[in-house]
Amino acid sequence: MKISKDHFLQEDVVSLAKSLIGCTMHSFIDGMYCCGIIVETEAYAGITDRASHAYGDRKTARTEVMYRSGGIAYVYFSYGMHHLFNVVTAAAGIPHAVLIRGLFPLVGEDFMKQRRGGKVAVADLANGPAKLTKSMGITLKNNCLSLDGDVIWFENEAPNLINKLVSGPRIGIDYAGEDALLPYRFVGILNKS
DNA sequence: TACACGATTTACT
DNA sequence: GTAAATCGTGTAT
Repeated sequence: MKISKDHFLQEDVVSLAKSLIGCTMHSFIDGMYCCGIIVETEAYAGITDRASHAYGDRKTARTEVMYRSGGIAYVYFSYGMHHLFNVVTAAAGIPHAVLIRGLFPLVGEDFMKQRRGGKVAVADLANGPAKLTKSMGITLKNNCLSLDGDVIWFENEAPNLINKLVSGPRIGIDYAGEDALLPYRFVGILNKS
């Protein structure tokens, strides 16, 4: 079952980030279909979260997407070479988002390997936010993309591979002060690896 | 119009 | 363990 847009409209972005662990993410880009089980996410809680791009109600050309109604993609370009993929959540006007940090490939490993360029272990194909976008073929072109279409989408009838779910502080946001300590990061431990 | 920097990864030392 | 790669965006001229 494809996850509908309604699911992304809830305001509790933290529990939403948690609920995505164990779901599957799918992409059909450039004729290549790939799919993997989501094992790592982070919540970004809008204008009150110093780690969020929308902190302090900073509405700019880039963050405008985050203010839209949930269920669309927010793709962000960072470090001059990486793309990061987020799901915009909550109702219009509330700039919450969930960063998809990692997934375990289930279908299309060969395509993903091809995009990553050469010899990469399956488990390492998408175990990081920038690796994920690269292996799935996601770029800035997919910014604002609706996630209930046939390019990028999520499903909740995923194989039951998650053994354990743990939470902790987010990664790479030391500049966020106190907010850097919030347990907004969720990691699913796979049964087998 | 300039300039500094980042939700990171990879390749070296 | 440390550093280089590399450019769109935000904030300051």
